[in-house]
Amino acid sequence: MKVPLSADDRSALLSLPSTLRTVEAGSYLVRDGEPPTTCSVLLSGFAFRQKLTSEGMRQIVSLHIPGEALDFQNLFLDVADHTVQTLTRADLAIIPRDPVRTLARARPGIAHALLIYTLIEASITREWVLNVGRRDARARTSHLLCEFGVRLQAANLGGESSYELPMTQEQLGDALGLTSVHVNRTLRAMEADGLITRDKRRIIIPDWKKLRSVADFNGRYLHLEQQTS
Amino acid sequence: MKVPLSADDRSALLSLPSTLRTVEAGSYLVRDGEPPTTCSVLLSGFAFRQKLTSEGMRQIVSLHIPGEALDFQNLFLDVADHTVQTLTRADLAIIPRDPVRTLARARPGIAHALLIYTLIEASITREWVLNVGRRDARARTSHLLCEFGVRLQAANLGGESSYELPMTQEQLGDALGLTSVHVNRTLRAMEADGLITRDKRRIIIPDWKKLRSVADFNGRYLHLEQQTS
DNA sequence: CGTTTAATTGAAAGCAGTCAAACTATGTGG
DNA sequence: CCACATAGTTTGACTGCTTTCAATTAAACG
Repeated sequence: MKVPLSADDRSALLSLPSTLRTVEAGSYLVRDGEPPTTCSVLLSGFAFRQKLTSEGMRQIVSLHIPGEALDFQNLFLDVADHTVQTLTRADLAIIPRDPVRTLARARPGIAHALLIYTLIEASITREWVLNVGRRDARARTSHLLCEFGVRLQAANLGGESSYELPMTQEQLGDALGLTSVHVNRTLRAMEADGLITRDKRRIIIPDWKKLRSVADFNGRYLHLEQQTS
Repeated sequence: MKVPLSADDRSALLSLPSTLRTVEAGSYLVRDGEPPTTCSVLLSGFAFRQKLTSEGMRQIVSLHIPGEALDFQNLFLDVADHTVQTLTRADLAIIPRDPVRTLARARPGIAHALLIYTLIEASITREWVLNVGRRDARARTSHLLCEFGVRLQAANLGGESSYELPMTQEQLGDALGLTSVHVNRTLRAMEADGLITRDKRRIIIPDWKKLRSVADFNGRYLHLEQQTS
């Protein structure tokens, strides 16, 4: 996700006090209901946002790849409305919340960049609603695979057509609004139909156009070549 | 949705050139795939955002009540990633896009307010994902009814426990990821169980706590008493 | 009033969920 | 290096919530 930033603003951002930290898979970065205190960026590894129903059902509402910021969503809100957790072991750059807030309120360029970043995340979440609400299991699963591939590629983290998907089928189910059992059956059926190949957690996409078509995937909502404007 | 704004910023916003316009129910304010050109605020009436699958299935991804801004989501993005349409006849304040953008980039306070506004909308969309992905038809429907009531009340537009829901069952289905037939059955069953009463499009909630419990509703995600901070 | 749109209802089919068990991979301690 | 523990994947049988298809009734509109 690229967001425009002037040289000035960029250096101001980079001069903020940050701490590097490595955390294990499954670490909580923000907990639903608690006040967020930091602002972290994923340097390596993967993360996700989730919400729970009172009955304990989980819904993953977004996935995050290296390079993405995890806490802008809570930066200016008093209480976190969702939980953020790492999917894998991850390296984080952690910045205290206040300096970021101060900077954002002093520099229009920073606030503007944050805004665009947030707008793009919002767009991705809207597509997520469409995916969960209106596509069947196969299209839904395919769509997630397409999006993940495209985002990885856009971030220069691998190919569209072959990548490591760092999620259990349980987690996939929680992201797709399906049960892990059904995710399993869907993946196997897709494999049997030659839509994908799997090797452990690696997903190989032999025919990108075919998967894209099954997924009803159009990456426009990712706003990848967003202008500075 | 209240967003903090200094007196200065407020007057700057209000001094932007705006046009008043009344549009019919079903009017398109933004079309998916087209470049947005204006920035409008709902003065009266209701609106919604929607996306379509290539097979023509519709998913409504948010609802909007009087007082809410409809185009911030596209203000800084080149191409709209979803469609915005009115649910009812509506009065709009329409501001050309560029002055808003200029203002947002000149005044940190404005950009900051836009950011908070967007963050709250994003939070609501995340809850929408949870609702569609992990709740059954009854809880899902109840949840929408709770949210709508609370938002209306917060905006001083009526009571939590009785209000006009300006949607057909078809639209409700599209918002909930259900068919209109099943929405109908669900509403009738809820009515039969005393969870709600209906009179035309009016929803009456005799026991708010009960509905809230069925809906698994906790309004925290609405961030209604967000601090200025 | 006739026409159109929306709400309602019934019957049947289907996609996904539930429950339970087996299997595989990975990791640990002895 | 093996036995065992644990987490994750895979399968089968069965259930059930929601959809689909079709038809009817009610409401809204000019």
